[in-house]
Amino acid sequence: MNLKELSKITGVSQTTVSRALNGYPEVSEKTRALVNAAAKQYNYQPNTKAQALATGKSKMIGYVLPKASQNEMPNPIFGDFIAGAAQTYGKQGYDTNITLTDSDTQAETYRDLYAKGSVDGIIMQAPKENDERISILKKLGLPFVVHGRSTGSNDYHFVDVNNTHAFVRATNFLVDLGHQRIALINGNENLDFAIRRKHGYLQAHEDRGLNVDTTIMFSSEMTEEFGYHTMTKLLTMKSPPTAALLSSYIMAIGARRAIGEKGLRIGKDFSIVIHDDALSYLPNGSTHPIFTATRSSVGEAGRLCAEILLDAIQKPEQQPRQIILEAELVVGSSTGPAPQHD
Amino acid sequence: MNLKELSKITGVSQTTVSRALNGYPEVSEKTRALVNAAAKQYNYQPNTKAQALATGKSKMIGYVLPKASQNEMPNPIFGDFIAGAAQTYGKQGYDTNITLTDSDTQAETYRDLYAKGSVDGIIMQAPKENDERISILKKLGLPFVVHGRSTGSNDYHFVDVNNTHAFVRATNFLVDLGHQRIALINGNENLDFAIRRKHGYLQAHEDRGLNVDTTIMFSSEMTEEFGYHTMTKLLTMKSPPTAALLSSYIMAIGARRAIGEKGLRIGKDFSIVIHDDALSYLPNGSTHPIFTATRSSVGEAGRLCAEILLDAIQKPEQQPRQIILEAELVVGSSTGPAPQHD
DNA sequence: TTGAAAGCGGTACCAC
DNA sequence: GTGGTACCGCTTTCAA
Repeated sequence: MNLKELSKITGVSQTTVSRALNGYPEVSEKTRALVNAAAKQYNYQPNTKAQALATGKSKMIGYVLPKASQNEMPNPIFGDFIAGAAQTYGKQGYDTNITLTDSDTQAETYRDLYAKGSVDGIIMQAPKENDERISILKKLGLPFVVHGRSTGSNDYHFVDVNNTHAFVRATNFLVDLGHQRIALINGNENLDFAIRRKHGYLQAHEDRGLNVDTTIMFSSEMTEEFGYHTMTKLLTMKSPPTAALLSSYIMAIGARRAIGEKGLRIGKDFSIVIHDDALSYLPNGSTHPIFTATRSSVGEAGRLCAEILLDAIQKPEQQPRQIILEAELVVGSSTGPAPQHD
Repeated sequence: MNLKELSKITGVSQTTVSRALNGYPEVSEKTRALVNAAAKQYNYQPNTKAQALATGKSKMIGYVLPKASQNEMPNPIFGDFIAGAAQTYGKQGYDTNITLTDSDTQAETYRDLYAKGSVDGIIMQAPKENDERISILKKLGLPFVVHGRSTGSNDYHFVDVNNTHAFVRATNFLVDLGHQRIALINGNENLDFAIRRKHGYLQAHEDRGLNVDTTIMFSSEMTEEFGYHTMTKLLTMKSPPTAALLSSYIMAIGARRAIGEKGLRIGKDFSIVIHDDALSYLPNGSTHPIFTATRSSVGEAGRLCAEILLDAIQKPEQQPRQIILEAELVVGSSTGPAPQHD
């Protein structure tokens, strides 16, 4: 069913049908009723391509994912994020377009996306330090919002979690319990969020007058395997740490396993604090009983990004909107006072 | 940059430019070279909307996700699956369109997607038993491939894992080790795969002449929490099982925690076998050291679905292609002989 | 081998 | 209020 057919059926012109359906005020009530009825009866849906071509807006939001997304972004993040953005998009009739690309072709992909007119705006994820994608998008004039931040430039929309502060707080939390040697098991430090987390960890050490020991700081892909091996390594050191900060839930699983294998009890002999933005696999709102986590919702970030992006698309040339969410600290039983030695 | 401009620049007609770019044979080599050079110079990319409108093909594959996707499909699955489908789509110039919808509006969403001409084909996920979406898609004549199967109808393309057989094997594996009471911790049994897994579990019991005890069979959302509570419940029974089959990795994490809290050693006092299709967060190809898992790759399924779908789009009216992948059995250390009693 | 022109299905301007 | 028509950018038929 298309406009022409509908026009034939209703006996009014295509123009009027279009106007009636799009809510233009100058259409008489009688005509509008007639047209609406017919549209409903024949389940008329405007062809998106034609609409896009005529209006110049595609009503699509683009996400560019690296094919090796495993390395660049933990999958659960993506699902949560998209789900959060959903309601905002849906309300305004936007859809999501996902393009997969090789990590080293991202720049081209953005250019092509723009040239092909496939999307009205872009959500950029997993920024690195000084991420080149930002300058490319700015140059293209394609509206975009970054989930996260990229140290280096400043004038763009973003929604981020306060990673630095979260790790300052988490570190202090452990220091307050008497821990002096706190390990850091971090994500890959070419990603901006990991850099900030490390900064927070370091800053808290400085604030509290604690020495930093780089031999108990690790960073890599956030896998269970890495968590396991790192924790094993830590616990076999001559003077092992008494606590650890972990940058992801999945790594913490491995770490917990390693701790258990060494015969240590979590929260008694060894304390851990976990930060993870995507905890959707845990029941909503429940406090996970065995660990302390600084929690925040990626879903919330998704919603905010979507809102800002649609805004930016509709009225460009705005001041950059920059939102920094504070992580939520959920206290469970995986932390305890530092064990007494000597 | 568009065709008209390019035509002006090169001095040949729009038609010829189009033909040259699309590889039509009747274009002279000289003209083609000229056009190609100009296209490259100005980074010409055909406008997808216009192309879609003119050809009637959108070059888009649709995925419809329920907004509450948390409940319907574990997020990691989706990421892995998409990543797998990527290379196939990419090669043929297809993009991915994601529409989010309320679970109870899926039918409408398919209709609208069709009416709006947004997609050329659809990948359907997480089928239930007798899933109504299948008949809707068939009625619409929109090409589709199901990831999974839906007992009830038979004439459609699908790619599935042999869930039944995987659970037969997993059960036998434990029985061979001497286990007689094996718990089943399954996903929600309105989903087709969970039904099949249960069937496999039951069938193996029958084959081996073992009694089935429905009080050690559980099914629900596949969360860590559910795994934890269920395992806790199991271990406090008067005559607890000595082993369990777990339908997802994330549930197993909770179960492992419960086992640990009871002071039992995994693989010694209690054995577990895990089945999970999406294990991308574990290092590629490595054997997870603490459990036995029947592994299979969702990525592979994604690739296959994509291939079949593109095929179906290009030459409709084919025999349904139905692929059933065998799960891979990876043996780790979380299983051991049944402990001796009496 | 090339070009003119008619559509694809809408939107929006202009005239009535 | 309503209708005619040009146009969005591309493909495709037909004629030259």
